[in-house]
Amino acid sequence: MDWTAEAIEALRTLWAEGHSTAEIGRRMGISKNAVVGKAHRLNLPARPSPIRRESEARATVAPAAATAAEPVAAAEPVAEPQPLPVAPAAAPAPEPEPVRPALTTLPPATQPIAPAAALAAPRPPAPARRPAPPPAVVRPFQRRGGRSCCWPIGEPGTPEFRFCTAEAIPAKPYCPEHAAVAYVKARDRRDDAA
DNA sequence: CCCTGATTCGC
DNA sequence: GCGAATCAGG
Repeated sequence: MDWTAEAIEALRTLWAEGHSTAEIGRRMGISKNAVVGKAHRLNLPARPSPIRRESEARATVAPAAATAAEPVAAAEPVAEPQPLPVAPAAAPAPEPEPVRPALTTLPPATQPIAPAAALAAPRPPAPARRPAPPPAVVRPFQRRGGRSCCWPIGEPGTPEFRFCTAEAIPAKPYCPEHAAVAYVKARDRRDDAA
């Protein structure tokens, strides 16, 4: 992975949106290790990890017991998924800001934003048999302003195939993260080009 | 088993 | 700096 400014920006954006490391990796065509490794090096804010290593286990338990208070009671502002898929990021945000609070958070991990999720959708409230299968439309012409990212995802012809639904950068056919992949700086390309 | 994220450490 | 391997939890 060559971490161009665009790639880093894409990583920051996706990270700030709360996507899982694996999801970010999938979107950027890299491994989740690469994502988490880079995120770590960039000092991006750690997100709730399922695991606790020794050091932090002690750090968490000891002081909590010492204070005897209930810090946990009032503190759980974990980012709530918000329904409205607004622009993931303003196009060329020059600010070095690590996190943009104004960003609309998307539903994490379980169902990112892939429309394909609808195909494999769980159907909890299905008491009886379902005669009509869910719409197989992968990406209806939902061009809000006509600027959905047209980055292809998956193998064409397979059920998983779909297009990215993020909003494209103005004047470009791709969203920020895919633009990062699609447009490689000439400078960066020169030594590995064709 | 699948998933998650964090850290380690050879490169 | 990079990221696979590994760890650790759900």
